[in-house]
Amino acid sequence: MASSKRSRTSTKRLDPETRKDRIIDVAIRLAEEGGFENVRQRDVAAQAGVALGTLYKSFRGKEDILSAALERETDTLERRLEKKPTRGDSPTERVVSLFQTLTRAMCRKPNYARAVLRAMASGEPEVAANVVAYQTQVNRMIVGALRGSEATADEPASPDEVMIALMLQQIWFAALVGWSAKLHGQPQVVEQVHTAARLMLAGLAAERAASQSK
Amino acid sequence: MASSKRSRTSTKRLDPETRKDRIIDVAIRLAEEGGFENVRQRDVAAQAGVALGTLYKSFRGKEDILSAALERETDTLERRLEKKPTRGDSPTERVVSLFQTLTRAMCRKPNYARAVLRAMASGEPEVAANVVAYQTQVNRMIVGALRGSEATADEPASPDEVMIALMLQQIWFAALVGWSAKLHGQPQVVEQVHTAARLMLAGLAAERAASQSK
DNA sequence: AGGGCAAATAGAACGCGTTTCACGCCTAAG
DNA sequence: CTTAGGCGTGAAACGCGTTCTATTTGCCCT
Repeated sequence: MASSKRSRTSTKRLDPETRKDRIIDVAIRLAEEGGFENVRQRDVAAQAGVALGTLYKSFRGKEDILSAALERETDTLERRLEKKPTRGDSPTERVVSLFQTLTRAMCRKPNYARAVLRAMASGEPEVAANVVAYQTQVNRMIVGALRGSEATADEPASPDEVMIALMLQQIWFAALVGWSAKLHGQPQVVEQVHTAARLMLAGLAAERAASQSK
Repeated sequence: MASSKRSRTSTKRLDPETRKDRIIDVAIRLAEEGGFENVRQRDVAAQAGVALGTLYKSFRGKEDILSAALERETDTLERRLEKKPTRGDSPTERVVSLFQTLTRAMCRKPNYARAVLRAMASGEPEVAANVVAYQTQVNRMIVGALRGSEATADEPASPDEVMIALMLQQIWFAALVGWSAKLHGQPQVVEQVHTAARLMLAGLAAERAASQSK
């Protein structure tokens, strides 16, 4: 195991960031192996090589770890998408393609995804910050997909864009919760987002046309 | 099979339905007093006047109780709405008015609402049936609001209606989760549903117009 | 080298969800 | 009236999240 721990000039003490990352790694593995209830804090601490109390100094609870995990993984996904932007001729196509990628990423590790969803939906204010951070990440990606390869995301995102992005995220989240409860499968999740995107973008266009012709 | 339980008016033994209802009553009260974690199964059992084991014979867990509570309350709300159908000139107005009512009903008891949301979003298959039942209830109400006072809900609801209802419900659910995490307030919940309804209905109309003119 | 300090550790402890089990009471059948 | 069986009871037990505490460890400063 190449665990090159580095903290300044010390050989023994662990960098807090390294520690957080190792905890998240373990949590992801345990979550994928057996779902939310398989992520036992004692096990996480033990397998991450820290004491239980130390774990609770890095994270405020189980949901905190799992939502941080989603945030971290979305970070790397976003960086990967930046290099290879989503293809598609229309905003709808591009945004659906993005959500297909996101959905696939979730459904690839279903137990982990379910655990993370549960954490995000717990509604505890402890994780609210992580939820916001995640929403911001995904919003950036959605806006990037709505615009094409043009206009790198430097412009501050119009109110319409923000709104559409928010709505699509809501639909996607709710669809994932339904998927998590086994009410439907991965294709339905994408399909629901697709329908919503199609209708809302058409609605937006129609409204714009109406206000212009007036 | 639905017979031969207890037969008549006994004075001591409790009708299972009565028992369930009393448990739900207590759970609602405790939830509103202190949220999800204030609903302690031991307390629920004690205050409902049953033993813990008996409680677990009626409900499979905490989430089961809370989701059943939502189902029951929505039942009564639906009956109340049937007598006094939603007012409004356009489908959008009516459906928004319906969601305003629903949202108010939730936000009136915020701690209870948060607890219920957490239960519904837990993603445990134990509560999936309750989730489906609830969705069906709300779907009925939405379809009823989409149509006006005309055509009582006897017609089997067109695919478009079902889809729109599903989408709006998703938006509403996700918005409530955000409200639950204190990311925004009650007005934003209604506003988000309003925006979604406006856009999607406009989109639907636009699509219909496009396919006709073709 | 040694003292002081902050952080980490091991492990106990507490609360609560859930399960289990032996016992007693009520109802129904004989 | 007697008896059998099911239902509810009460309490104990188990697992896990979270907190707490006494003790140790590593680092810096003098």
